[in-house]
Amino acid sequence: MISIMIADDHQMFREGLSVMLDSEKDIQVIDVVSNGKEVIKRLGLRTPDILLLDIEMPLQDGFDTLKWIKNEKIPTKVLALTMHKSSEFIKRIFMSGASGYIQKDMGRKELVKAILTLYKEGMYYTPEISKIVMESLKNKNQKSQISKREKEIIKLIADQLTTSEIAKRLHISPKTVESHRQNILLKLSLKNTAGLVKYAIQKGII
Amino acid sequence: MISIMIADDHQMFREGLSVMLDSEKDIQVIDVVSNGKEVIKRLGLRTPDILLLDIEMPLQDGFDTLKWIKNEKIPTKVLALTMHKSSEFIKRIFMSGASGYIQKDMGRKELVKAILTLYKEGMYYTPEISKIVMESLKNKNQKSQISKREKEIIKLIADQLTTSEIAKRLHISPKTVESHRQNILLKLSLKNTAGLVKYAIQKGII
DNA sequence: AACGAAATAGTAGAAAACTACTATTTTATA
DNA sequence: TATAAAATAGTAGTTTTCTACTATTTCGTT
Repeated sequence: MISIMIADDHQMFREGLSVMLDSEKDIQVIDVVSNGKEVIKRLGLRTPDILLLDIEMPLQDGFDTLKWIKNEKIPTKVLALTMHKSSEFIKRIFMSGASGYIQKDMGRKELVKAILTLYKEGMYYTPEISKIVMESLKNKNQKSQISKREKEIIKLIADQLTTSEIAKRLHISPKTVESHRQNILLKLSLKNTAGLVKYAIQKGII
Repeated sequence: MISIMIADDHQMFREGLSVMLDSEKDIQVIDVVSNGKEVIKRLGLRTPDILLLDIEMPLQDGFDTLKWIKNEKIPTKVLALTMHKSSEFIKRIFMSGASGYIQKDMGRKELVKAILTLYKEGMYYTPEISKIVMESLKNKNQKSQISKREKEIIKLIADQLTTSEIAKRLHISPKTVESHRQNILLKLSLKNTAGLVKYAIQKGII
């Protein structure tokens, strides 16, 4: 019997999943929570074999939760659930300590297979996922991480502030803001503000 | 016994929902599909009492599907499922012919209640929803609808095309594109491209 | 303490976006 | 078939963003 904890911010999703998995003979759902903070609270009480963890959650997202689990050396294996499949996202998930990754739009069969594989072999990923990761490693320039300050500026840009308005708000020179703006576009291989805002929203930076 | 069809693009979600609802004594899930086109195909064969329709779907979204059902005078009542709760979105859903609206992050109890209420009374919405709609009607200037062409242009802007590139793509004058751009900003009370892209993504225009 | 990354700030010029108008043609529909 | 909304296109000037550089200071990590 494999014990499972489910963490997802959408009640309908986590309840549906819970009922579905409980009807599997080898699986028992022992806990269902709605955010990362709760995961941490519950993991202090009992440690399931596997945690199905939605990455995009309010209060405390999946990445922070993963890091905490890694730090505390909790033996629970984490199967990350998400809708994204960008290489950045996937790499971040595994680097944060997940043992498996599955997209939310996979079906019951795949999910059960993922859980069983993860339980038996300690790891789960599809060939597609490993391909994405490998290829991204190949043509990697390493330095594509967006800094804290850059994120701050991205948010203000998306809030419709101009360069000079941002400068005033942050008490820095407009030239500095301009430098950040250019660095961001360069790092993310974007052409303009429109692309920047789209990227930022879709990757969850904002 | 209430017969239900489920339409959602995420396999895991629709399967979980299906198992969950099937375990309810008054409910029977008779069909589960993944996009709007399939809904139309299946509704030609049999008409469930209620269709649980995800609004954000690829191929053909919920709005188009709703309009089709309305046009064809199919007796199936539609309960719209979505994560958004902007007044624009909700109004659009009901105007397109939905008989009920429920957020995806509601729980099993609420969902079952919504289905039963919709079946018995032909309509379902929470007081919160009606409040949002009513208040938006109050301070409404009516003319804030984005046209088809404007949407087309918004999409191209978000794809990082410049005004002149858009003009070439659509075989119109750059001045026309510029006019559209200005009209869009005016209609939506936005200040610049950044705000436009953010708005468009968050309201589901893109 | 040394290193690299991040944050800061500058010059200068080109390109694009924005403001503020007017005005004609096309299209949908009451 | 009027009428309104949408799509088209223009002039003219301003502001903002983008490109392409260089360069110093601050900060976190090894």
